[in-house]
Amino acid sequence: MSTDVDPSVVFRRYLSAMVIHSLASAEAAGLNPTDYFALNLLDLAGSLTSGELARRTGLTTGATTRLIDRLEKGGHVRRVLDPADRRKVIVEMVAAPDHVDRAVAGARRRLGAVIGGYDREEQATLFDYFTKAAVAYQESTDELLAQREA
Amino acid sequence: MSTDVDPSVVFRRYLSAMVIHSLASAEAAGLNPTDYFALNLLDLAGSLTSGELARRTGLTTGATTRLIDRLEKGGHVRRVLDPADRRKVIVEMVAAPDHVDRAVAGARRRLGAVIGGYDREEQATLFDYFTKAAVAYQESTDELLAQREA
DNA sequence: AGTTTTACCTGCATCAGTGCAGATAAATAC
DNA sequence: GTATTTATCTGCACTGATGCAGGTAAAACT
Repeated sequence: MSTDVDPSVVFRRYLSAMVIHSLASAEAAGLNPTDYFALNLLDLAGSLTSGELARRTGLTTGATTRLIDRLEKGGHVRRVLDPADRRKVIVEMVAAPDHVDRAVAGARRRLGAVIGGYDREEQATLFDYFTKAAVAYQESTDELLAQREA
Repeated sequence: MSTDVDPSVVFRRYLSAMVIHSLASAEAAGLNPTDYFALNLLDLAGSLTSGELARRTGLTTGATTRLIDRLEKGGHVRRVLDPADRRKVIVEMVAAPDHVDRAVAGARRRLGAVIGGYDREEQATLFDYFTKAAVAYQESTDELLAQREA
């Protein structure tokens, strides 16, 4: 079995499998990649204004308006007026619609089982990694964003 | 600081950050999401026939031909004739073009630093997780695929 | 050998997401 | 209080990815 213990290969497979599943589940949930991307931005940030969303997606403000329209129509977000600046539109996530839950249910179940198979100490290591890796990804993304703007 | 130790929140953030970075780096590398998705399928499988690629992406064979055209033109894959069945076209990945490397360089560096910060035993735990999680994602993806076909 | 099926490719039409330019409304500067 | 800037929205046109129908070539079946 598994003669393949090269760490970089293991890691690449893991990444690819994750990416594939992400996009496949997005599609299963009826989301196009842009909308899925935006939803992840919102999930991470909590909420964003229309303009911030435009900046981070790289879309024009016009295209972003339509993006928000689609997400709102699909029940993923809602528009909230900023009380402090009434020109602004704050985009807030709402609870994920059923069809999204269904699309990711299988992965959630299986991953839960995998993680549940580790002892307390190992789980602590994993979650420490998740936390640090998230930061690493965010910094890397910001770097790409800065390059795009330059 | 971090009053937030809820594991599911940590994990969601990690996932979102990863997804965002994936899509952002794909875009930085000049890849549309579909092409990026296909490239990940190929990375995971090693190589696929045109038909298999069509099935897994959910595209028609016609659209898949154009997809392969784009990937070939971008220097990401090459077409190889199957010696056993000359109707078939095997799509093989070639070394990633420079612009892709550049797009993911920041993340690779940062993640390398994160992983390098763990001791040998912790790293073993992480890689064990990567291996098992990859399987979990693949199974979940196959499940979604089966549902789509049903 | 002839027929059917399989695998991929090509021409044409469509459509969804997008950019762009201009409109509106609110905040800020003068 | 008027002018300027900022934030979002709308109308219109475009483009590129996609589906569909038909075409070619090879394999499999009879």
